[in-house]
Amino acid sequence: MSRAETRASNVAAILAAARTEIAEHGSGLSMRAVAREVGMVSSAIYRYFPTREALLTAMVVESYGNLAATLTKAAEGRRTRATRWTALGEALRAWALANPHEFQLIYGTPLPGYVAPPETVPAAAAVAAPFVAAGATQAVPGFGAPALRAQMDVLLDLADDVEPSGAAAVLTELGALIGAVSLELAGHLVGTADPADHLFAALLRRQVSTLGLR
Amino acid sequence: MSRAETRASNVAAILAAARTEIAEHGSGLSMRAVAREVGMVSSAIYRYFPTREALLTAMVVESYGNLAATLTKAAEGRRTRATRWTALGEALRAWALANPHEFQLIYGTPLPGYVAPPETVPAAAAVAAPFVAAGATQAVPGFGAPALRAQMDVLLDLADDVEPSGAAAVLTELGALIGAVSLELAGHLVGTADPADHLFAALLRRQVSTLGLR
DNA sequence: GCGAAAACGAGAGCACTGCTCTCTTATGAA
DNA sequence: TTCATAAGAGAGCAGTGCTCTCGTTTTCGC
Repeated sequence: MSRAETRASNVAAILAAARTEIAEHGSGLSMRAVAREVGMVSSAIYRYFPTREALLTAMVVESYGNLAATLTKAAEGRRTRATRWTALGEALRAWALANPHEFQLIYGTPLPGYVAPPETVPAAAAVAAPFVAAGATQAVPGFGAPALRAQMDVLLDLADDVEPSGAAAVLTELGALIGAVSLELAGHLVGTADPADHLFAALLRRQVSTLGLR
Repeated sequence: MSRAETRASNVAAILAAARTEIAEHGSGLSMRAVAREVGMVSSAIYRYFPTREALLTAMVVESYGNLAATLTKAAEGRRTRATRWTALGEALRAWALANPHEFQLIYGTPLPGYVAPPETVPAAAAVAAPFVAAGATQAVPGFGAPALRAQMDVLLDLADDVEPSGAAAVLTELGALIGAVSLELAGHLVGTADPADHLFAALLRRQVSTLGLR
């Protein structure tokens, strides 16, 4: 194996090990544990990721990609915007329940002192894009304030036929989905809407109606 | 000072120190740093809180209380349910922006291996209560599925005249608020709806309409 | 093909962490 | 006054992120 090849495979091995680590022990990822799992001495890891934060950033980008791919696949073949939106919402929840730590990595508490590096921005946009495409084509009453419309400029390129007020509404509905999933994952719904299937289904119906996807 | 008094004041001092610690360095709270701040040796802290997790739990309960008090005060004197709901939503966001780390402590990523101890449940209910009282008196179409209504039993005692489907809707709207604030705090809205004042105002208008508070 | 340069792995070490244990002193009830 | 208990201090253990140094290996310019 050439130098570049071994490097690439080592990077992949480290990321894979970090993934299984985080799946077991949550976001308290230990560089030394990762090193042990790939059979390296701890200092060797730093040849590939200069800092723990760099490793986490790489994982964040990877997770955004996984989620975006899952969403895109879920939306395929749905004819109406309503069914597409519903499929996207269900896929988001299913992915989060299947990969809770990755979801938390993306949408959970930012690590102390962590500021999202630029490379995560397009990855995050890829997640938002299918929702915007499915839900932001209609104007949504109440979201048409000029100052708000103006802020939606960046989102207009994410899909065709994006209506600014619709984009703003989609943003809040995306927040609603992420909020609902976060509450469920954190156990805040235990004692009430747990399991949250019915609640989530009702939420999606409400969103379809709010966004005018009927 | 009697023994019990010094103990109480020490507990308070530790909690206060932990608060300023968390406000500066985020949720990566260090027991030793807290000890330094209160002028104790690190091992002495463990006379008051047997574990880091116990300290964090106490802070969670305290933060729930602070938030609940803020919300209750914000709702006072609002005549209509619509203005009360709006005031509650704005107060929630304002509190979160003013105390981001405390908000994350409550609604952010659960710490690895952390399971919410029973004493946090009533504290969490105190936060939900004013929202339920303001928003869950009307039936909300789409949230009336029998299985969902049945899950809302516990919420019926939080206020008078609670309609189960309304309670379910309030739960999702509370999730929407928390989701929106979380996105804002985590910087996910940078580049689009940042600052999020307009988006949040539109969200609250939509919620008032969805919940039938007009 | 050879020598310099870069990349790499290993190990020791630093300052920090949560937590435990032991020792000494202060307190309050009997 | 006696004596169990609570409290504080300090040392210590195993773990952490990260740095530095030291050989070894691979790559690249000449």
